[in-house]
Amino acid sequence: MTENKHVPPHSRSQRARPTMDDVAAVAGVSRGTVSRALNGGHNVSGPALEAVQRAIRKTGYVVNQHARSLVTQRSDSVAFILSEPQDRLFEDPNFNVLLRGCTRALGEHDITLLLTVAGTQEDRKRISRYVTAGHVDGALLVSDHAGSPLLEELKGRTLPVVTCGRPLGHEREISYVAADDRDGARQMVSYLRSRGHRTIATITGPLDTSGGVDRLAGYHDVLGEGDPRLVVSGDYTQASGEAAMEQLLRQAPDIDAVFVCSDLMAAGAIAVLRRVGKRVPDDVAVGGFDDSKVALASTPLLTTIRQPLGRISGEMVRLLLGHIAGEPPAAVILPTELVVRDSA
Amino acid sequence: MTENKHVPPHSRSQRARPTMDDVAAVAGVSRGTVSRALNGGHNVSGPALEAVQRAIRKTGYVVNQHARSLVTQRSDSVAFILSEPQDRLFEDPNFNVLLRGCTRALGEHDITLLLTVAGTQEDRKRISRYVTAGHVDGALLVSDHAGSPLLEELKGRTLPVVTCGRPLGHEREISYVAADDRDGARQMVSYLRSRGHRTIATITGPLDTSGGVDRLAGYHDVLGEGDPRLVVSGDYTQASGEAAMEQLLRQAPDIDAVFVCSDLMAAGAIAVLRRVGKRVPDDVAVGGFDDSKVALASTPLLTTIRQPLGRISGEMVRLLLGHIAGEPPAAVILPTELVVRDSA
DNA sequence: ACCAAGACTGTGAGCGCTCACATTTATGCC
DNA sequence: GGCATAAATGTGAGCGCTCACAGTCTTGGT
Repeated sequence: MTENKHVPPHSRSQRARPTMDDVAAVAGVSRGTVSRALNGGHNVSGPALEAVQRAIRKTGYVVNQHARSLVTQRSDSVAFILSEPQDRLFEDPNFNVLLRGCTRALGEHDITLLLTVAGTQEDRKRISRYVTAGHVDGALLVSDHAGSPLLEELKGRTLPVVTCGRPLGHEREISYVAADDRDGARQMVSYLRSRGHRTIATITGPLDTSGGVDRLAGYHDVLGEGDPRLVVSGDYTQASGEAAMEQLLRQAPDIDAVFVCSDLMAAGAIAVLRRVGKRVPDDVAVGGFDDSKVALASTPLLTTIRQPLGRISGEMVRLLLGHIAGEPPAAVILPTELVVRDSA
Repeated sequence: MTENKHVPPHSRSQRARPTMDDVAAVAGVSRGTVSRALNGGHNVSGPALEAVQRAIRKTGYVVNQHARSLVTQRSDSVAFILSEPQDRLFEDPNFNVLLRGCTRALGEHDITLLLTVAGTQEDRKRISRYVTAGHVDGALLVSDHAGSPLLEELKGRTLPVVTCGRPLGHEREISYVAADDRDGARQMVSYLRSRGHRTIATITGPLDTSGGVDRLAGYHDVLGEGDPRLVVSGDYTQASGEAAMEQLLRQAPDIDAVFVCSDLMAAGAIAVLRRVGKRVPDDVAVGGFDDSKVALASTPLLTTIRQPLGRISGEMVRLLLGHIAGEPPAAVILPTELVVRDSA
């Protein structure tokens, strides 16, 4: 007859990982003491703590996060969800800065940041499932367009979420931190006008994002309704900036200034202006937005609006952690600042 | 006297999430049936399945991944670990392509990819802890330098790992997929020589990566030991390509061709050559490596070696999944191909 | 010497799920 | 109609941890 009583109920391919009980046995203490030693070491005697640490080293023990999370209901990680085609991540330097800031701020609380790129519809579904299944304690949502199914989904699940930029249509329910886009736009357009420019065009961001609509609103705040031919939309990429500038030149050849809602698009616009023989800023002044590193890489140096990206990421993390701890949603608006350089 | 027997043992801040038992109760079936309905629906009758789905919708049930993972020992996610300063991720287009390929390949198996950037030493420690704690089923390790503590750590933990590029010093123990760097280098250098160039220099990658040493080895395969002043190292960035080219020009002004081990560095080298008034390819021919999008953005169009990045990511995923399923480590070397354009 | 207060330790229950097995019910075949 | 077989269901154990609680062992004040 075959001996089968010792077959493990769930056979594993690898040799079994040591558990807390193994450590406890080696250390000659109980499971509870090992657990306490692992979690701050309060109420554990010196010798016991040492024995446990030795045993951990000897057995090569690593905590099983799933077991821990099952009882604590925490995973000590949050998702950084980029709801954009992946290329944007690599083209737009803002994401880079934001990501770095969030990683660092989270790191101070010993929380791991998981970057997920939700480019396709299918990705979005998988990620939504992933984060709502308890894998993460919260989510940082970046660059989400109005009407995105992702936000709807997350909102219904009581998962703490903080967005970067105003979540159009959900300002009341979910936390966000944003730069004061509208005021920044006002500053730039006022500056342009104060320098004597009369025909000021604008290349906006996508109008289903807060950055898009708010900066355009700031433009109109200063200039009134104005000529609709002076307003063209882009999607923040350099290529779209070029296309928009070309269209602007076709529609209104007499413009003497243009407020471009991202530095990257501004770089595209400047390239087009140079191509058609217009001097910047002499013939056409160009103002950007972001103060990213492309503002310093452009010739002439870009006059732009500084977004405090470092503070934004810090506030996003603070808000998210607060939210996870049970605080109600909140919004933070951070001031923007005009940086005058050579392009305007 | 106070009534306290019904206080939940672990009080939660949110209202409790529904569990499978709740769903089972609503659907009028048992927990087991709900579980089966969730996992493929085998051996579940039509009416039962429908009842379960209705109950799930009604209760808003979402599976608790930690509980599931605790028993299955699987998390259905893998980490994509970039062991580089974060900027590299944004500068080097190869990462972009690789990441997209892996995401897609993994997606076909319904596995989520988690991107982690291990820029600092501290990040590395946290990530190492994270992945070994069972959060992920395996790891894709990209651009890891020889002697990296991360690889050592992961290797000791029996976590399935696949690296991109030969893991110097660990070729036997851990899986990897790499392009045939050495042969690619041979192809390029042979081509350069066949076109009549006599003084062929090279700008290598970091010599603690397989790409660095193997491409240099290919160079020597064709040219023999050669003049050490014709060899300068970079770190794959454009800036390092410029610096290396300048040094080369100083050390050996008579070079008539240079094999640059990445397209990005080649772009830097071309910029320097143009700056000093040398024509490409007439005065100095330039060969790149990667066939990334910068090869097509450069003027003149870059003659380069194509790495099959799409296949590389596909093979990495295949190997990793095999590894997770219990297969032994394996290595895959993919052929490279000379792409002749205008720069050489 | 005695007892209260504190420090430390061990124990059992239970987090929410899956899986093997036992059990019930439906189906096919002679 | 009876029986083997398969399909569908329910049940209990257990994944590896944390947490509350109940003990045990020190102390020190009187």
